[in-house]
Amino acid sequence: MKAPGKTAVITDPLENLLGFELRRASVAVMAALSDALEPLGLRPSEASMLMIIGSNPGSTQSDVGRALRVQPANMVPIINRLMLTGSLERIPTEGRSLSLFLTEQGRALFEQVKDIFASHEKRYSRHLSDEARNELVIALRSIFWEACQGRQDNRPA
Amino acid sequence: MKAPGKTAVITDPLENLLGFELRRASVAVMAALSDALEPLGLRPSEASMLMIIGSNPGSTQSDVGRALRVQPANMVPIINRLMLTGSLERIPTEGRSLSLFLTEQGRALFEQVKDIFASHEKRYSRHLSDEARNELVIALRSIFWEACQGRQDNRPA
DNA sequence: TATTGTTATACTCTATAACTATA
DNA sequence: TATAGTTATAGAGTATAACAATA
Repeated sequence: MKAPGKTAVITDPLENLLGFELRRASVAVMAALSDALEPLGLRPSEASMLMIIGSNPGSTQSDVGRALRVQPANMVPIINRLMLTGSLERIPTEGRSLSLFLTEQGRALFEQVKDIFASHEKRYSRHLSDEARNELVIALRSIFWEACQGRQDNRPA
Repeated sequence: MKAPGKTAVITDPLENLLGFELRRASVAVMAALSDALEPLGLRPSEASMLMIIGSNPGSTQSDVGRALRVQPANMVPIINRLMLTGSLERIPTEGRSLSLFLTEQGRALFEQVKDIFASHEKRYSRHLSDEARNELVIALRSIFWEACQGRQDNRPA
């Protein structure tokens, strides 16, 4: 039997690859965010909706979807859940468009979500200078853009 | 009706948040990688396995899982698919451990995957100086570490 | 008993195609 | 016809719990 604790250390050709480090960090951050939102009964996607709608009352479902790059079909169950929990109301406007507004309960959640997002931001910026943080965001955007080139979907707005 | 092309530009409180930019970049990069691997009939997770096993012939399934932070239960279908396509062989060693080796076909795939990974890396580094790229990797690791603090799973090795 | 692998299952996010409703 | 929204469905990744096999 292998000696306990003697787990083989193996060469990792992925370590140091931007794509891998990016994904690993992203998954960990989303998991942590998910934990933080759990007491509110919200998933990250729902919390993001609240952020957008709270900051842009009356925007339509498709506006919000575009902002978050969530496809129309995938907006439906997210919006539905926010409706069911009484955080959101939809008001038909022009065409088939639905304007979205937070209810009073939704606004209360929104305030809590804002705090959680802010504290997460602070947490991940902890080891970064303002300048480093800024460069990081710029680098992430350029990578996003680069990755979208030559693809149909997920294109920058 | 809303004028065509006049999609509302809305305030995006998530823009500039590390977590959001991180996730957005990660999703786009994975989608692009997925496209690039499609001609080989591989998914990103399978390609990553090939990378690890190709670089570490004979490592066990749990070694590989640890390296990629893939849970044991989730290794099974990935390894199975690589076995079915004849890219991989498993040889029992000690205990229940299975040592993994690439077949000749697996090694051929491995070479192609290496090229694809390298060209992606090059692509995403295109707008970054060596120094900026280095700082980016360091920042991503520190974010990963930070996000893992206070969580049971996904912990750094 | 500890480690390794397996099965089954569920949840989240993403994607597509086909449909309805409104102008 | 173009836009907005919906339904249904599929796929990929991740997580857990419970189990079997080996030392």
